[in-house]
Amino acid sequence: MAQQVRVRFAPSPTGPLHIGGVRTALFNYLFAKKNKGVFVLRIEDTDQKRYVANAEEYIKDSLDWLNIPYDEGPGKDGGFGPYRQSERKHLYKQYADRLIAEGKAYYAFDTPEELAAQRSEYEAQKKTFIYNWHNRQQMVNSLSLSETDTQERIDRGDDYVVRFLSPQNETLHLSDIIRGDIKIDTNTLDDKVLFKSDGMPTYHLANIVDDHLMEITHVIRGEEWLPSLALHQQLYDAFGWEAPQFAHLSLILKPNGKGKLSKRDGEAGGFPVFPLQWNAPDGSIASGYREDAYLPEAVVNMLAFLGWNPGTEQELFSLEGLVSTFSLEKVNKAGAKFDPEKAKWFQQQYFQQQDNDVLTAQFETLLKAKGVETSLPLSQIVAAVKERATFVSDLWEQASFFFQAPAGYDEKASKKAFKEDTPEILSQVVGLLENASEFTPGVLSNTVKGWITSQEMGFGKVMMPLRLALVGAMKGPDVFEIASILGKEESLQRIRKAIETIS
RNA sequence: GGCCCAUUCGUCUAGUGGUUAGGACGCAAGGUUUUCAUCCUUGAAACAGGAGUUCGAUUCUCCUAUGGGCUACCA
Repeated sequence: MAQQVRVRFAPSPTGPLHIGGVRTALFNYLFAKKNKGVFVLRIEDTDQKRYVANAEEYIKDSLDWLNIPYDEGPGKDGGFGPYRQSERKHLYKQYADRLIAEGKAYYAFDTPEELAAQRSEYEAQKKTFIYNWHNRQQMVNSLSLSETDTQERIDRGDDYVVRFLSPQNETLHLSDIIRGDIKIDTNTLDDKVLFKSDGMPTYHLANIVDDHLMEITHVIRGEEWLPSLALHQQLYDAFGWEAPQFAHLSLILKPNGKGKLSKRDGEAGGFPVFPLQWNAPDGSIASGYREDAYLPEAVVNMLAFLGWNPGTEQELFSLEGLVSTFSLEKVNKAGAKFDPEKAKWFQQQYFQQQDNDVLTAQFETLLKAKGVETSLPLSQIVAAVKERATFVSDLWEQASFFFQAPAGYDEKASKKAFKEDTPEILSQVVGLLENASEFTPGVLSNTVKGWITSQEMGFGKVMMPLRLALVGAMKGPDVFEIASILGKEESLQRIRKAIETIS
């Protein structure tokens, strides 16, 4: 029996989760569920300087809205908690100490200022500053200092960090589910800081310790972590722990231009890059898919297809469908440019699948917000207009004429539709409608069309003015359906108004 | 600069040592709708370049180019 699959999504609460992060969470979720495993949410808040108050709540709300719930996480202990690194603070130091005791890490006393100075000095000479075998003896650390000197500095309370002692002249063989084998020359590696002078671990240490303690079997994370894989693998080896399997997801790129997708791209392109609206502490507001009225299913489907596909021609998948079809092997290696148009297409597909009753209720809310009072049959209106809409808000644009009689007539269309004999024709139509046996689309259509045929008149001479009279423009559902919904009284009134206007 | 990763229509992608290189978005044309949208049909549109391996490379290898990521006591 194989070990149970456990994956984690480990964001740091430094701001709103953007759709790249959401996709990472989604892929973790899909992989976990596909393998009947556990999806863990871990909050990586080791950097106190960058902590943002509402960010954790935002992350939870986002996952909640998208319907990708975590099995374990803050507030949902599965026996591996706590799930915030700040609450696990006490755990990490012993592991750093262990590495030092075993000679696999060392104390370093260089101040940030000294390091910065060295860096800029190297840079001025167009050389690369790396803190490792080639210069660690020239730096201030427990390797270059005597044992007593080191102890003295620690005893008197000097700030220090713990650095990993990266080996010289070794070739590391790393493996990634998506990318295959990667070889790294350890001579190019830094002696990374594992433990900071503020008493907190860095991401690298906390990450490895927590993944081990939480028995994570697969680490699915963004490509930005690929360069750290060498360090992480070495850390597992140093502790004598079995490393999880890794899968690094390519990044989501700007729709056009260079670089990864950012908040600015959304603002410039008029599309959200966040699942939920984000009200930043500085008062600025970034739009979200939820507030822009996207359906969560559409967002999930769209995100899943950014860098992954099932290898078939099917594109529409429910969450359950994604779970059963998903595999990491089918994840693409290359970064994917985000396409807001395709996102809209997914939304349209799911919008059309929405239940009419649900849409009617939302439409009613929308009307109330606009202060529209009406006795018209809303569900009929929604049904008539739905296929022209992608968002609930489109419903209003498509159906507003039901509630507001045309104040004028589209100029271009009226030039084409309104002729000298139009008032006379419309008057005849009024007569027909008044005497119609029933005010239903079928009856009205038969009545009027039959009359047109009997008069040997062009259809356009009647239908176009009639539509303009009722709608005000050349758009919308079938004219007789509109008339039927509007009712006899209102329909006749609108036609008479048109006769009056053009006479 | 150094290290790492990537490269099929404009975009997301399928695909194989021999294919008319397939689909989707978007775009264009036609049809349906006597309107518009939907819908249907059709079309234009791609293997980054150069070597090599091979009877044959889009597919395998190398180089170049381009793009991306990392290069913090951030994650």
